[in-house]
Amino acid sequence: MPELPEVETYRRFLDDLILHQPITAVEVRDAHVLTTDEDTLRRYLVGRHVTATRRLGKNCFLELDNDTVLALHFGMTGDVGAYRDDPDAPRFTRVALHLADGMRIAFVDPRKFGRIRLAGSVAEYQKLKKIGPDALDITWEQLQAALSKKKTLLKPALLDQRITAGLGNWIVDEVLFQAKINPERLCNTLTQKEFKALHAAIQLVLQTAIQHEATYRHFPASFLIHAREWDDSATPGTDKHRFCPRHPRTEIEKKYVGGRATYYCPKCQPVPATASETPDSSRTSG
DNA sequence: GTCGATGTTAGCAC
DNA sequence: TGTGCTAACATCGA
Repeated sequence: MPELPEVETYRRFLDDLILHQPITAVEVRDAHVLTTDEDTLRRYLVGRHVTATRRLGKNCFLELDNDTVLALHFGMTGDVGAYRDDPDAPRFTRVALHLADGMRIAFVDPRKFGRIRLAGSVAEYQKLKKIGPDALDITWEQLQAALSKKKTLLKPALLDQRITAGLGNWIVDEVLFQAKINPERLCNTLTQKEFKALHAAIQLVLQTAIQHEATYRHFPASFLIHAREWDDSATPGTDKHRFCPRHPRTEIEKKYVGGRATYYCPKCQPVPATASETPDSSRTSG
């Protein structure tokens, strides 16, 4: 589930457990998630300790006391855990850091799309991976500057970590719903007012998600997230979650935009009128 | 057995 | 160079 709010939650979890604890061992259960080879990792980590944790977009960093950082990317299914005894290691633990106080920090990732690597600094990693400004830090002017010259569909552009970092598939849908903008709008057709609404929606969605530690079912009823199939907050046996929070009789639609499953309200987020579109003025009369 | 999945990146066609 | 689409990664769970 790791988008920005989840990764921020992971970072806080790690911050509570790992700071200033000497690392006594690096346990690699599946080297597939390593981008830095196992021996190098051990050489730089064992005997060191973490001085600070940081986050940029969906990446989490552990800053070490030897001018290096351990960069964690959680892929689609990455998570963190803590345990003390081997049998208690979470299922799908791929790598574990053993700490001097006996705690073990697990990098958990069933699908193994996550990656762990060593870097010189957060800035170096950011440059290497071409990561843009964090979605919580970007200003509306920056957002407008980055998007207004692009001719692409809006949703894929917002998922592009080079434009702004941290937005993932469900968050973009939520942001566009809150901003009342159709995911298939072209970036260069947005008005200044819409860029401001987009920016405000990014702040709202991310702050709300972090506040609830990314637990979807606790999100406000005004959020689109409850329409996603994997949401289980709707009362069993009801179809409540299928409808728009603002239009109780309008069903949320699902389609693929840029190859990604996309949920939106056809009423709140109307498709922009274009020359090719069939004129239809009777729809609003109901 | 089939299908889809929260992310990222390479490859290809235009 | 910019854009869009698809597949691939590895695996789980519905």
